[in-house]
Amino acid sequence: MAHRLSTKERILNAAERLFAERGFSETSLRLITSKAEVNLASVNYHFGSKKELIQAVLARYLDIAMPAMARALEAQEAEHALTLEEVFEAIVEPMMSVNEVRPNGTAIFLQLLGRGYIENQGHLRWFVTTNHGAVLDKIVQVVHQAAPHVPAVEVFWRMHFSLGTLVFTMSSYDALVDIARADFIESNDVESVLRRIIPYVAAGVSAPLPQFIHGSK
Amino acid sequence: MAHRLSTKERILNAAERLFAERGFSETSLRLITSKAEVNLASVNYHFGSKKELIQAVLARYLDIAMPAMARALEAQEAEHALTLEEVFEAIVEPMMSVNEVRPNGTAIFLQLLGRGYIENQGHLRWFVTTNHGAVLDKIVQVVHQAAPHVPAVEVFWRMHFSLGTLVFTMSSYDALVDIARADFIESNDVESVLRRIIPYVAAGVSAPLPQFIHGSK
DNA sequence: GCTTATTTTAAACGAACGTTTTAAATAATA
DNA sequence: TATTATTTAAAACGTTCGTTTAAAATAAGC
Repeated sequence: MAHRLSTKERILNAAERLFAERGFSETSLRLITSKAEVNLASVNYHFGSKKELIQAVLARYLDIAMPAMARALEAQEAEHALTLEEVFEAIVEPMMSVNEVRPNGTAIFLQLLGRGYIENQGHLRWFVTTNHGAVLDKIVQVVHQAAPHVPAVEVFWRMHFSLGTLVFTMSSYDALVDIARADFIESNDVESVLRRIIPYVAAGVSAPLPQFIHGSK
Repeated sequence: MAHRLSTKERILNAAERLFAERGFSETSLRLITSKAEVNLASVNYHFGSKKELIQAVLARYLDIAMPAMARALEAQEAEHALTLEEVFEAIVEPMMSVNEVRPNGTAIFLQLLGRGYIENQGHLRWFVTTNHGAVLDKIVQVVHQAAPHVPAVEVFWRMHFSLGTLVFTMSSYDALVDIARADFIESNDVESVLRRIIPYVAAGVSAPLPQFIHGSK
């Protein structure tokens, strides 16, 4: 007979889906444990607290996606100088690879990331940057190399603009494809949306500087 | 002696600040009423429910900003054909004007908008689109005119990308200026950030199309 | 197989939440 | 000023939440 997943895994699987859909504080442990078909107290037994469960859910994705990104960037970097599009392609590819290890993984991962950044000020931000700050710095550095005419200050801002595009789009992904479907728009799967974002953010990052930047030092 | 604001206004003023900072569901009525120095029950007396208070807070901004945007777009449109930058300038200007009627109004407004879009799926989205859908359509239409080489489908997506950039940036505005200040970045006021966004989204909206678009009809 | 460690279960805890109720205070009206 | 309507006030309501407890069930080790 088929092996039933461990309680820990059942909780993580149910939690990540609900967290991505409804947000962290809108998702109760009772809802998670009922969907996972495990006892309520098992969350605190296996993870300690809800906050630690949230971090465990996110860590499961970060530990896959971030090293994959680092490898992809280094592989590209070794061969030749990168264009901005290539840099963002190298970022999207490992994100899509998460889709293979877990059904709908890419969308869930990005939605979780967005929720974490907007909802719970600080605590998750700290968790991400302290555990994967090196990769994040690497990304900024490679982007800066691919767009050398853009000052570092402006790269900083524009990378956050791009992150906003990414996580907001994925956070409202379900609503967007509903509207898009009503307007007979095709190819609305996650990968297509991500590939739509690439030229947008690439053009944005390398855009001409606003005038008021020239005036200041 | 100075006139004390009405209970209704005191609630709205306290609520909008806390909602923008902490999100809707993370802000209790008890916290709002204690900051506003009014009785807890007065929220339900004056607004009916927390949900209706949220809508009232948002409506106070939407009723100012959205008509102002419509007027600004029409005024520009009457004179000459618009470039994308001019379109976005015409959108930013009325947003900044909110800053004069209420201290820090622009940041609060955009943060509320972002919270509303991401946090509470649907219910606020419906509130915005049914009350100000005409202006939103107008914006998309004018943007499409200013970037006629971009298919309507792509304009749809890219306007949502731009909205994501806008609201995500303002939602994490406080955290961003903290990081930016640590890196000796100047001119981090709300208007400067908005003016940084304009060339970014303008370039993004008019970016060359991704290859896979050409293959489909 | 017996003992120990680990995991699951049911029940309850205390705190915080939005909301309602009822009475007191204030304002408006005549 | 007397009466009515409006607003404020304090207290409690019923729910839901994350968490804890203590016993039952299962697994592991010898």
